[in-house]
Amino acid sequence: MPIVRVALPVPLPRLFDYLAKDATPTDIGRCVRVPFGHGEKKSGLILSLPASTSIAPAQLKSVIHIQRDIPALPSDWIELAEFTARYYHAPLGETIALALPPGLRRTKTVSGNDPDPLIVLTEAGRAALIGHRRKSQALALVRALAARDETLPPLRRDAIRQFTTRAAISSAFARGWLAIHAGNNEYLPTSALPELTAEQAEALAACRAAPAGFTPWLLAGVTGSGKTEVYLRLAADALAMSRQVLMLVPEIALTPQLEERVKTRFPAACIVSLHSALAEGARANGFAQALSGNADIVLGTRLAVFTPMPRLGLILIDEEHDTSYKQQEGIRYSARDLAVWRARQRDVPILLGSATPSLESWRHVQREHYRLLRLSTRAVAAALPIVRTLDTRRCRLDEGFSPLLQQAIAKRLERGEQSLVFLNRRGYAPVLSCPACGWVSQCPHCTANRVVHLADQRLRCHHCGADALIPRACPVCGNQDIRPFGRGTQRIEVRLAALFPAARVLRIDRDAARTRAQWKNLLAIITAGEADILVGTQMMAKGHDFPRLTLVGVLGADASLHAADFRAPEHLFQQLMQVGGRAGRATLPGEVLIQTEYPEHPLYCCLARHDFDAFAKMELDNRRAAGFPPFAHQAMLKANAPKLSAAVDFLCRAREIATAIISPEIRLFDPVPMRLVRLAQRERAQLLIEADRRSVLQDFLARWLEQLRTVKPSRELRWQVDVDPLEV
DNA sequence: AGCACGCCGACT
DNA sequence: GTCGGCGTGCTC
Repeated sequence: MPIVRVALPVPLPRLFDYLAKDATPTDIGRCVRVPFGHGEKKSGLILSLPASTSIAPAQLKSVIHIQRDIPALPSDWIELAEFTARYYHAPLGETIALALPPGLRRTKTVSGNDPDPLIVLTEAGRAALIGHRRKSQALALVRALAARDETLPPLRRDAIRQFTTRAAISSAFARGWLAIHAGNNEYLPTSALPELTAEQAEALAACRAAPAGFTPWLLAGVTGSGKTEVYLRLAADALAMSRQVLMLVPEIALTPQLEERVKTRFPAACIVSLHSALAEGARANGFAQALSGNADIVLGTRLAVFTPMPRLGLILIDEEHDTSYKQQEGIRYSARDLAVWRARQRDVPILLGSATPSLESWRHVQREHYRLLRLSTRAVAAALPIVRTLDTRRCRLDEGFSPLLQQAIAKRLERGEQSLVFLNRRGYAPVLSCPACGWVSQCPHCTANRVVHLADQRLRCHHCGADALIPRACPVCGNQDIRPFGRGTQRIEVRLAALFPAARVLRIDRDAARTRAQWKNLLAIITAGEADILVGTQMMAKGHDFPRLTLVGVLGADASLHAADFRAPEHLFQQLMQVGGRAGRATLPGEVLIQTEYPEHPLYCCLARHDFDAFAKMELDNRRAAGFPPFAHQAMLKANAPKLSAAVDFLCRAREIATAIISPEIRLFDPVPMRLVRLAQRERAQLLIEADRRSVLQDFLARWLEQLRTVKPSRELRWQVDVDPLEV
């Protein structure tokens, strides 16, 4: 009787063997339903058919059902899951549960057929591409389409050509014969593509000239330089060769424009969009479409990195520096890093794009692991915005506004242009406090203050969501004169409305754009020119073009200038560059004014010169001197419990175990309470581990965590490991 | 993670 | 006399 080895969604670092009377090796990669424990049933994935098992025969149970309606997950997909589990030190069963959409076993699909891909072009200027069909089928199809479209010249068999090399496809493109798409019966005439800038053309030429196979590219392109157009051209190349494209974006909900653009460019392609907000069925369906080879383009957030793609030909990572590619709970994977691994595994090119690359990626360029492509001029605007600092030490601020910033806004109002005031703090004020007794609006569950939300009269903790009505008087001493301190977007909005009574002020933050519908509505108002002054958090910074926006005023940037996190300057630079890029697209010149007490700070100086290279060099020098990533590799052991002492005790115990197996190349730090010690009624501490070489760190972690899993801490304690943590 | 088994306090 | 607390141990 065959035995199947199954990965199950349990937090145990092992697999489970079952009997399966009709199982064959073709069932490897298939979903399976099995009995588990005391009368429970679970769904898992078959990973192998071992010849024998060490489990006693009496203990072996039989599978309930092998799901054969869906194609099996291919071996490269299983390898990706195995790598993820190994690298992030998570149980394989849990990793597979993370990578598989929850509703998959209820999905049915037609199984994928994959005869040789075929590319067909008709007469010059008129072209069709039909993938996955035999030549005779393709001919019949093109004829049928031609009959429907009178503008198409009559077809002869010899008018149809098959292209098999990349060079031939490229030349067909260059001559304007648009090869359209692989996968369904659509036919479209050639449509006009936007003209490329010299730099775009150069970048594309470099990619196309590279030998096929794995090449990681870093596309460093200033905001508005047309990175997306490069993505789309490369995607078209891949589609023309009947290959699938995986495109990752930080947050799909924030970028409906991109999704539209991809759909418009490839109207006949099967485009699947995948993100966590999707209903279970839709997500499973998209996954199955990709798995069967039916989907041509998978556009998704970090979870989409696990989409099986049998014809994968290209991976695109937009805004590769964005931290939302790193999962921040459970299995803390980086979709960007996994995507690079996957590109190598599948031997396909990968393009990482950003105006402000992560220093990790930038370092890869320096070490010639990645190849650099640059777009330094804007495709859609005359020039980069002028960036200046406003010295707030020398002026009196009105609710945070310097006179110069007020004047600049007034000038835009006169000219009928839009201004954006950027402040990365939502709410009315970060704290409510009683001047008489010193009471502050502390969160009962967290080491944080509850934020005043005046618009809906609530005090809200931004960490745990704790929410209460704003008290009329101090809850401790009864003083009625309690006051909000500090400023958030709501307060700025109120002040702007008072300063500029004739202006239409619009606030854009997570509170104002809670749903996708609200967000789209706000975008529509801005685009229609029905707002004069925008107040926004980093939501505003993400890729949107507002043609009449010519001024960006930045408030409160200094706060992250001296933050404890060594990545704070990098993130500040990225954020300011991104939000500054909102100013002056189209034909109107843009201006960025940064209010600061450190107008000479090198970060701002680099920003004013639009000099990412100089900033990166400076920051990498700092990192090298301090021994921080990317010059060291880190992992963080995190523990939380109701009492901090329990978390620290566990980490101390873990540290003792570590010292017994440590190698001299490993640097083991002391357990420390986290900066936000208490979160949602749990107190947290962490222990940092560092090594110069990744493999050394990985080997150590494997040995250490194996032992750590055998210690039984108190029931209330939770722990986890974060490989390549973003926050230290 | 679930879920059962298993021994000690206040209740119909 | 039982319902139920969560400690411990197991899951092919």
